[in-house]
Parts: sequence; structure tokens; C-alpha cells
Amino acid sequence: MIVKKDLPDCPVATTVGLIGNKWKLLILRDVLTGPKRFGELHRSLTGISQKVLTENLRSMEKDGLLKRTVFPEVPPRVEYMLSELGTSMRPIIHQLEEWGIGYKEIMTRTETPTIRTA
Amino acid sequence: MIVKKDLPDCPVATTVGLIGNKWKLLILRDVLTGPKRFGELHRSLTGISQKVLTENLRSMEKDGLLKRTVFPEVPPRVEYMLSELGTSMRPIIHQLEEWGIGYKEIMTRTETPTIRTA
DNA sequence: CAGCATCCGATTTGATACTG
DNA sequence: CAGTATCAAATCGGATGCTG
Repeated sequence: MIVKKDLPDCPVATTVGLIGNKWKLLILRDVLTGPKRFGELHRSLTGISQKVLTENLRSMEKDGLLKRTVFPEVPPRVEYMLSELGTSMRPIIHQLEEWGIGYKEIMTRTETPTIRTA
Repeated sequence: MIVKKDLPDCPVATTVGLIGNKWKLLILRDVLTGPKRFGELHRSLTGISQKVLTENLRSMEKDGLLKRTVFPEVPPRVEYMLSELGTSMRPIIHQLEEWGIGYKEIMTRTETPTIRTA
């Protein structure tokens, strides 16, 4: 058994392996603005099921991107926040945001203006 | 019927909607270095099936990220290259690459050296 | 070579019920 | 509230065979 974590040769593939999925990218986006509770994330990520959200959070926690804090209260409160490693992904999300802003501009300028048919 | 394309409010979600999947990100990575043939991509993206590769290429073509060129030769040759829009995604892939490089450095420095068990 | 069509099993997902 | 467990449904994915 070899202990050293085997990463892909390609750095892009390495990163994609950790966050190359729709939900993880959107979770990162949310948590970049501060710690979030489970319910907050669930409401923010429209369309995600509780199960899938849990799976993605667990995966990101395992990969060291998120830290999970359980507050011993009633009712229970759980917060997810970025680890240092997760925080270092900010430039990635920032680029996604910048691109999306530019794209929306192009779309609203290029496309035919809103027209109502019938 | 409203004509204007309905994009998510969040720019990050917009971008993620177009490339928020493992294979598309890796396809982008490959095509950033110049036009690629179908077979080249198929070999480069280890693990992808022909079917899934085709689906992703079609989707990216439809979204205006890729241009598909068929050369009328025998045997046929098809090349995929970035459109202008696709090219504008370079900074995103670049960030993924930068992050992956940094991550690999941390991993190889932090982790226990390669040890053989048993 | 670069596909498309089809079949079919594996994986993922959603809905629901239940718990500390 | 923030999960876990379970099961059916939907989607994905690989393999194969065929075509221009």
C-alpha cells in the first residue's frame, strides 16, 4: 500500500476532482460569504435534495475544504464554513462570477429585446 | 412567450450551468491549447465513453462555446475549437490550474513520505 | 474516423418516514 | 434542526453494432 495521495498529473484534473460538480461550486459560492447553516444552504441551492446536499457537504469536509461545527443547543445548530484550503478557492469562484456577469451583458445586448408573442 | 433568455440571477450559477461538470471543464482545458480532433479528446479524457464525450461536445457547441468543423475527407476528420465565447473562459481554467498546482505542492510537502506497508 | 441507435445494468436521485 | 434509512424511480454510462 502506497500512502502518498495519488493526484492526477494534470493540475486542472486535480482541482476538477475536488469541485468539478455543479453543487460543490454553488456551495463554495454560498460559504464564501460566511458560515452557513444546513437549512440556509438547502434553501439557497434550489433543486437540491437534503440527501444530495448532505453527501456533497460530507465530501467537501472529507477533502478538507469545509469545516463543520455542531453547536450543542436545542434545537441543534450546525454551521459549515470554509477551511483555509477552501478559502484558497476564492479566485476560482470569483472567475466564475466574473464570467457570468460578462455573459449576461452579452446576452442582454445581443439578443432580441423582450417581445411578447400573442 | 418571452424571448429573452432566462439566466439565473446569480452569475456563478449562470457559469456553472454551462460548464459545471467534470468533463466540460476538462474538454475546455484540452481545447485551450488549440483545435482537437474527436479521437484526440477521447484519448486525453481517460475514462470517458464515446457517447458521453459526444453529448458534452454537442452541448458545448449548442451553448456557443465550441465550433465544430467537418473536413470533407476520407477518412472523415472533425475538429473542435474554441469560439470567442469559449476562449473567454481561459481565466477560469487558468485558476483551476493554479489551484491544482498549489494543492499538489501542499500535499507533497505535508504528507508522510511514500511508505510501503507489508 | 467520427459518429448514432439501442439495449441494459449500475449509479444517482427524490420522496418519505423516522430520530437525537 | 439536521440529519439517517430506505426504497422506487430516473438518469447515467458502457458495450455493441451499424453507417457515411
